[in-house]
Amino acid sequence: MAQSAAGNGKRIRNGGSHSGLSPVEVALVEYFVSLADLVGMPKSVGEIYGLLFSAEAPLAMDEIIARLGLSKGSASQGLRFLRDCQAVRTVYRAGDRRDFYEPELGLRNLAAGFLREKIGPRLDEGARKLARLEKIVAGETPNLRKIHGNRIDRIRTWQKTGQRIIPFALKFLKG
Amino acid sequence: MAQSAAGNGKRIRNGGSHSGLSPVEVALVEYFVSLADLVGMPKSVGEIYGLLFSAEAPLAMDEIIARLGLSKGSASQGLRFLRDCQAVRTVYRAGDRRDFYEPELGLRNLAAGFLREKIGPRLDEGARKLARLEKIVAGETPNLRKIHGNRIDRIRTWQKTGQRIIPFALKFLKG
DNA sequence: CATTTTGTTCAATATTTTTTGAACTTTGCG
DNA sequence: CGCAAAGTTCAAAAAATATTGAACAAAATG
Repeated sequence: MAQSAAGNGKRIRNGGSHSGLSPVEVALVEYFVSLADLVGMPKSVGEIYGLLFSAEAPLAMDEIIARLGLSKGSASQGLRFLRDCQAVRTVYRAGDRRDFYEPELGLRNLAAGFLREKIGPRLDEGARKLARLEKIVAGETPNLRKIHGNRIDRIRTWQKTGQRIIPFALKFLKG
Repeated sequence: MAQSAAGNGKRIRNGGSHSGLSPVEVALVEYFVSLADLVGMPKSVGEIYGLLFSAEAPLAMDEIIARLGLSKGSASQGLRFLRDCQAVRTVYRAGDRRDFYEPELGLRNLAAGFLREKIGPRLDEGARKLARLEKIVAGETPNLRKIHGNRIDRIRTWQKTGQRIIPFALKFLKG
């Protein structure tokens, strides 16, 4: 059992919620917690990514649990989500059964994963709702159809603009 | 009291949650509710905007309350938020004390208001957190400083890219 | 200026979302 | 295989968020 934990500097050991983390780690975790909140993800996901981001070496789930003081369940689910988004990668370590995690640092990859996992499905759902809407309007009297058709065209224009903007933004992040 | 309500077509009058709305109105409200959810706003805000979007004529708050079946409080707060974002405008009607509301339909204006009200403040907060972080790192030993400085530079790069992308995206929405 | 209509505020309540932890599954090892 | 370590799942509890409605304030009306 030679897992020792990536030893960076002095740790704080008070009773606070981030005991065992250095001041920089605390500040980084906080930063990513507020970022997670901004994009509508649970705090625990921000905490995990923040810890991995500040760590010198990849961490295993039990280390993450110990250092952040969260439950196995949250850690497992949070890591799964981050893996799904490719915001973290697993790293294999000889002679250790555990999976070790390291963060993806490329903004483009982070954004792409997030868009794919979180935004994409919602956009698809929106497209389905719009299709349903169009069907309802098509079944109306000519008079109503004209009025409602106008508004629906507006949404369709929005949808198209949105679809064009995404690959564009990603390309922007490339360089 | 000649407010009569913008009379578009047949209404459904069942006991459902959107009684008093036509099928198209229901579908549009649903569309905007899911959009509201996507961007992290309360359902009621999506309902209100959706109703105004589907309405032929501007609506007053009491009409919104009656047709969506929500409380005065929600309606008042929701309309305030939409007004702050300039997602709705008030329209004056001679001989009527109430404010009437109509929706902003331009995607660019909608996005700009949302960014200003919802995203901007968060980004500012992020910038403050980053500054605090840099101060902490500056006070560390040279050894630690080197390690942490690296990661912080990475965030700073992200921040800069993000700042460049926003006006760019808005310009994209212009056309 | 008293009254009524319109709109706001905010503490209490309801709803939704997140977290927990114990039971369960899977995997590697001798 | 049998055991132990690693990781997942999900129902229940906790925390966060949104909604309600009654009390309040502002503004027009007569």
